[in-house]
Amino acid sequence: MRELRLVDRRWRERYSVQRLGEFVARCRRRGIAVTPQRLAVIGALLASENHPSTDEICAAVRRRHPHVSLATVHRILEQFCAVGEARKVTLLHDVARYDGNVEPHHHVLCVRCRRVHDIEIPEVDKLLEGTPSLGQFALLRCSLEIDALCGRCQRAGKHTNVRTAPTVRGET
Amino acid sequence: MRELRLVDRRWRERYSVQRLGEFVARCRRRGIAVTPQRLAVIGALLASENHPSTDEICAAVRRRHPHVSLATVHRILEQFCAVGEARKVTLLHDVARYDGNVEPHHHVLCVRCRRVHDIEIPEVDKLLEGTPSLGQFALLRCSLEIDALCGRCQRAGKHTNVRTAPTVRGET
DNA sequence: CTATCTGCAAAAAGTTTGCAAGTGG
DNA sequence: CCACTTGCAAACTTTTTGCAGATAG
Repeated sequence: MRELRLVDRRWRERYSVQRLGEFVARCRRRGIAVTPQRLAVIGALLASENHPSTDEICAAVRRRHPHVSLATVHRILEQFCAVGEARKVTLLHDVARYDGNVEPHHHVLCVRCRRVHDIEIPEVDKLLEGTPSLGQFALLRCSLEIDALCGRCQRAGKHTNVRTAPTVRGET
Repeated sequence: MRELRLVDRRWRERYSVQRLGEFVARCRRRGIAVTPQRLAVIGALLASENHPSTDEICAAVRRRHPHVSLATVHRILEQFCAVGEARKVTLLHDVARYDGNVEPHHHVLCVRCRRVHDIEIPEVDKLLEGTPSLGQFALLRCSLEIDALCGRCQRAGKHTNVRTAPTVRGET
């Protein structure tokens, strides 16, 4: 586990150029229209090094297309995630959730019903022990999020669209 | 990396009892008042296996104290996190954020200004290769979030209270 | 007794949606 | 042309805040 290294700017730049180059082709293939708005959004997203929020993307886009609406940016970003053109960093984003377990541990998350289960992985905890800092960052702690499908949701298939856990409120 | 194992119910129960037992003492030591609301919130939090939202905690609390306000539950939970009595699972929660890099990678997050930097850790990517499922969960992918302090925020100290990144909008 | 805490209601902040008008292919 | 997109404004959802009254220590 030596050699932790931040992804550097150069790599990101090359990556962006490449992704941008094939963007139109991928859209055509998937049958989604190539609009100026979408081009501007993917451009801003790839140009940013800061994992931007909808607001930030919108601000960047508006420098060239001042008329673009925030709602549109929301729609486009969610669509991009749906077709694998982007990734939402904040998966469990809609509501704040808390954990009474303050020991170091990690999480298995059902991406469909959003239930979260604790898991211990000492190997991962040890990962940072020899690495107090990384580039400009002083490391504090880490937490592995494992995206998964829980048993219930595997059986349920893709029909039912659940955004909130099949509330088992009796349990708390 | 054999032996991935979910934290089991038994462990959680023992842990809860222990934490609950020392809760009052810890509050006294920290000089924060022990109110029925706080006792109810810590109780509900520790009893839940589901990493509950404010709403869920509030619902649980209200079964015994029907008058308790949602705003109070919010305040209490945030305070618990501040004093290490709980942990917010959804750290980057306030706004949705997107990433144009769809390759497998991980994130270093400044807990103060909330800037996020990409990092590649193949060891972690490999972690799940031999483990297609865990208990009831079918594993899909994983992402390590490393909490850190960026250079700027280390220098800035704790005075200035930043919740949003020191916006470098020129960059996008 | 007093600094802290809580409930309520109103304000903020972020996201989603309905609909009429616009446009890519 | 026409189905898909977009802008706008309104609706929603979640979280925060101001303030008067309650309460822990």
